[in-house]
Amino acid sequence: MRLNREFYRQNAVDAAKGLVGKLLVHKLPEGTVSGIITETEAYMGPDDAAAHSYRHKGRNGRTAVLYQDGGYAYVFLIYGVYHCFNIGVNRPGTPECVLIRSLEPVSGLDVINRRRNGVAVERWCDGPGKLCLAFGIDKSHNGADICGGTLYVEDTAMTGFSVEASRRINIDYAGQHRDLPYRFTLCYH
DNA sequence: TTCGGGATCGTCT
DNA sequence: GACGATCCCGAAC
Repeated sequence: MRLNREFYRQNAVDAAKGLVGKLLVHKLPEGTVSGIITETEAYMGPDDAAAHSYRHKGRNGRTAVLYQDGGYAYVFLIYGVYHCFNIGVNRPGTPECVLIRSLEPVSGLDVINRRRNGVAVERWCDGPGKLCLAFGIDKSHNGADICGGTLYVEDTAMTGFSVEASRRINIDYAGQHRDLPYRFTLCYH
């Protein structure tokens, strides 16, 4: 069952927690790929110094898409090389988002393998840049509706895991917000 | 108009 | 463990 708009109308911390263990699906021309979300990070908007939308920075530029309703993709280029895939959450005017940091591939493994070009299986999607390569996500998906179309998240019947919170990665610039427990990882029992 | 730096990854030592 | 690739946005001049 596909997660609907209402799911994405919650704050980024709750959404980030809730997305762990769910299934990310992308229907590509070559075939459908999917994977269990195993790691996320919450970016809490204007008050969060780690967030791109801190103090409403980029409101009319890069982060404009985050001001829409929840459930739209925010994709940006990092270090001029890789892409990072986020899902905008919360209601219109509240620019929060969830960064998808890693996945465990489930289907479309042949497609992913081709895209990842010889990399070991366990390295296919174990980072935000890597999963974008594996799933064919790039800037053209910025603003894409996650509630319809070809890129979306499905609920799963998965049980037997817990969600662990820890500090976010590579945001040392964020001062006092650097150590907030806004990173969520899946742990099998 | 320029300038600085980044929510990364793969390769090299 | 360290570094280079390489582009876009935002801030400052």
